[in-house]
Amino acid sequence: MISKKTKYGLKALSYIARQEYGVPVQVSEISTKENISHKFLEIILADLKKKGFLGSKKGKGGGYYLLKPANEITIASLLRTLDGPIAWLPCVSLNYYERCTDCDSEEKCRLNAMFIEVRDNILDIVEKKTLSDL
Amino acid sequence: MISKKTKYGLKALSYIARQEYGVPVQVSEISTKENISHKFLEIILADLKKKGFLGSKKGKGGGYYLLKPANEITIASLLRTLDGPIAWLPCVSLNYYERCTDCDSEEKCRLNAMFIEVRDNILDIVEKKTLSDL
DNA sequence: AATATACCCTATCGGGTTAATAGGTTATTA
DNA sequence: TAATAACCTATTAACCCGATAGGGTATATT
Repeated sequence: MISKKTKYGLKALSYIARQEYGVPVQVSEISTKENISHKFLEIILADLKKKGFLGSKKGKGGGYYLLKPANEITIASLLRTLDGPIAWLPCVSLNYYERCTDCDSEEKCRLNAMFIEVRDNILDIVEKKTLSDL
Repeated sequence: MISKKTKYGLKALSYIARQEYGVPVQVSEISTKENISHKFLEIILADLKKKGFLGSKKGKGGGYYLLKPANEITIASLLRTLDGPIAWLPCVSLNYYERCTDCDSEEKCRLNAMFIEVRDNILDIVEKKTLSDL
């Protein structure tokens, strides 16, 4: 399961992507249209700004806007930044790798191979899809 | 990411599956060989018993044993019982379905279709694999 | 310059889950 | 009857999740 933060983040980005490119979209507009708590959405969008996906403009007529065209933003990159690792085990993660303390070797591990297969299948989808597919 | 409970559970079941069928395996043996906390493993195996995957025998020579041959136990069923939903969103889950409160309709939802695709790809793997594949 | 707008910042919150640990009880077998 | 090993209850620290609160700051319009 992905977190609500991730779900809201994707919905909000999709909403922004559907507006005219480069024109700031207000948090309040998104929160109303997509039924997301205003304050919670503020946190999420601020996070996406910090991570380099969004730019912002303060004051009247301000809001958040995409820093790259929607078709250049992969779902995989968004999942990683909003939800963390895509892989199901740390020892199988490409971007958040961590060794298992309980295994002697990853070659001998009974789970390793299977979870690599799962990971690759998921990545095959989410690396190819972009914001403009939503 | 799957929980440690799930990881330990799969490793333990795989261990049991590798022993002679029908002969009880002690928690202490599994916990030693697989580097899992004894007490934590007790909880996990008790749970798997309650859910119908394992049988148990008390006293000397006791332990846990599989109730079905390993090749009849799908990874999907184990993931669901240990980790909960496999799908990434409740509105896309086959076994733990829940409607989204923030969406008007699932047809119009920007995320729905994509997460169905992800789900189906994952299921395609874990429904086919069984304990004997580990 | 005043005012409204809208992002920005810090902080706090209850509630829940996770991953254990501790210690005793019961059933079984040799 | 003694050893074994599952079973049961409970408690724990740490962490995360989803959300709320209350202001501060920059910008644009009038």
